[in-house]
Amino acid sequence: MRPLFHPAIDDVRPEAILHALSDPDRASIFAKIAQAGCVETCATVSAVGDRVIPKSSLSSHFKVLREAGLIRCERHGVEMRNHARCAEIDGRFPGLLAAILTAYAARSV
Amino acid sequence: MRPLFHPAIDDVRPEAILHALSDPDRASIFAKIAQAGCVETCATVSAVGDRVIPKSSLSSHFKVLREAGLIRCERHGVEMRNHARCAEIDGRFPGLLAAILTAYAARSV
DNA sequence: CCGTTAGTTCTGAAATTCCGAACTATGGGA
DNA sequence: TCCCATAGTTCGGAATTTCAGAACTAACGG
Repeated sequence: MRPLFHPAIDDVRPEAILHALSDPDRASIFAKIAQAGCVETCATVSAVGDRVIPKSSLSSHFKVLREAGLIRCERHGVEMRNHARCAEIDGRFPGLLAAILTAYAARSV
Repeated sequence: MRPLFHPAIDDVRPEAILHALSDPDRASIFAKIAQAGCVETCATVSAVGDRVIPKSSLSSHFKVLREAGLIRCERHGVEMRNHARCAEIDGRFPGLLAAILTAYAARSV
């Protein structure tokens, strides 16, 4: 399989990040990846609350996160390894990701 | 005219804020309001770059910002006065608005 | 070569966004 | 009072985006 497209950090646009994280499911997926540093298999994150996100939706969520520049995906054998690009993004948009993840964490209280 | 609906600060959800500001036009409108403290008339913000946002689009942008809890709108005579709810939101989601506005400001470089 | 697992693409239905046209609300004259 | 101008809202249809099931592909393990 051909390598997936990832935007260079300088091509990352804030509107893409906000749009990607404005969906609670995607925000939850990203939070898990950011927290774990590296998450293998999409199935690992497919449960959100008591719902299960369908595979096809999950695939497009990952695509949105990837194209927004939030994660980096590599295929390892049959599964996918996903890394959050937190350090890169924080260099370009300081405090943005932390503030967003904190806001979501504060929400459910 | 009946008073417009504004969510209580505790009902403000982060996904609504991110969604509202994930549109560059709306983000630009909000940035102007936040910077000015208070903006009268929608026409004041209707120019974004070299484009002019149509009135009906502008109206729905204001509605999205208002319902997300980002601004407070009051009618004064024939025109509208818009205030950014920065302090309230910063109390609930610390650093969020500042990080987003800074990110947009850094983008165009 | 076959089966299994992991993920992607296709496709059509549903929801959302966009913007022009028509409408409403408020205030200022004459 | 009636009419006009201004500021903004609502309606409606076209275009775009999102969602999720079904079919497909890619990689590995016998």
